Amino acid sequence: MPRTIDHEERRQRIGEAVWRIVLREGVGAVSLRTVAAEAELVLGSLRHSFPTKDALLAFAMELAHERAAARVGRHAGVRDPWRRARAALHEVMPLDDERRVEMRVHLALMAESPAHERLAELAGAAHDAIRGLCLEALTVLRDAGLVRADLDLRRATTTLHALVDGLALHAMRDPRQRRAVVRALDEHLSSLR
Amino acid sequence: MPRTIDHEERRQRIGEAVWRIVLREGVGAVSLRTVAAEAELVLGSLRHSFPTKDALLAFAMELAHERAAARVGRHAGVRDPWRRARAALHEVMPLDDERRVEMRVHLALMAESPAHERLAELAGAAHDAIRGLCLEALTVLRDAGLVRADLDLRRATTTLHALVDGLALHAMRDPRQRRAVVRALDEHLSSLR
DNA sequence: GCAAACGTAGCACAGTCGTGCTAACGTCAC
DNA sequence: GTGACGTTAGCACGACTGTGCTACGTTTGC
Repeated sequence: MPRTIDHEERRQRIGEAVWRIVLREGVGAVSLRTVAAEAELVLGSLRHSFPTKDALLAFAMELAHERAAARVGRHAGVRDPWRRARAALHEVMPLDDERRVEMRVHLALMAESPAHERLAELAGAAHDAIRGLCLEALTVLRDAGLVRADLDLRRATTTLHALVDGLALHAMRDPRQRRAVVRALDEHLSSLR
Repeated sequence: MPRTIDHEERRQRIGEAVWRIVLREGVGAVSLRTVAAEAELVLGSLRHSFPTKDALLAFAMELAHERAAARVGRHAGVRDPWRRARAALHEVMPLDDERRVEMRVHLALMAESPAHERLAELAGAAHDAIRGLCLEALTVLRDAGLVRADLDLRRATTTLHALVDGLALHAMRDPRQRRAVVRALDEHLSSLR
């Protein structure tokens, strides 16, 4: 066998190279060659991990979702319902640069989804996951008596989900809005008492 | 002089051709040649109206914003404050196919803005315009006594703006959500009484 | 009729793209 | 050592890109 290479680690490094290009120059600048250069790889090596561009783009989006999902999962053990709900929702909003990159990549690749069916699937799955997160947060809060017991969970989820996505959009656009975004979310959750 | 051509009308026709391509195949498929074909023009003619690709993309985004702004302006005369606020906000949400295209184009070109400074400017202006719309709606409602007089307008605007953008995102993704989106907005505005 | 002006058509160039393909390299099992 | 094979390197092709540029038609004012 040849020199032992950690494929998964390399794939992630390549995925992050895609992110950086998307962030810095837009999706239009993503090509196998520019990504290879960004990851300090030769075209041949890159294509060993990702034979086609479609596979590369899909993985870059998947990676962003996985990272976010992993962060959300890390708060599963938090006891206090209020803190748990807040922490989970904060993880899908671009409150630091890491999350900001994920958000931009998600949006940029979503815009390309008409051309790449897999991207549309992934974007849909992410949408559903975030909606699920909102529903779960509201359920937890209701069971803990922290929001009105007669709250229509379905409708409240629709609103919370839209608010989270909208606030995320604004925090992505302007990092200075981060504190205002957190406050707006807190106010909304409080208003459901 | 040669045959008389309505330039503005032609530019708009070309802009709409860009929209259709963005919608159908993503921004990545937008090139001077594909746009010319979509607008049933020859490359040379297209380039008479838009010499460079940057100019073309910027105009396509501008056109979407202008159309939306024009629709919003059409409700300026509505007397009933509640109806006027609702109508204005509805115009920036993709509640029909026309508005849906505008929204997709806006998002797709926003994703390209790292590469094209002008697109970032336009996206920023649109963002501010929608925020202004939200603030105005809330002001009108407050002056009419339809929302709490002690409402913190700044904060309420942040929340309303995020909600509108988030709901817009969801209506764009899935047109079946349109009614739920309208209802969620109504519920939110009602909750400010 | 003539010339000027405007619009259309399209060639040409240098560059980049995705991808098929082959050749060399490095490391392990035996 | 020797063979096997995962990995790296990179050439080559046809297609497509944005843009500079020229030539041609067509219509108008005189």
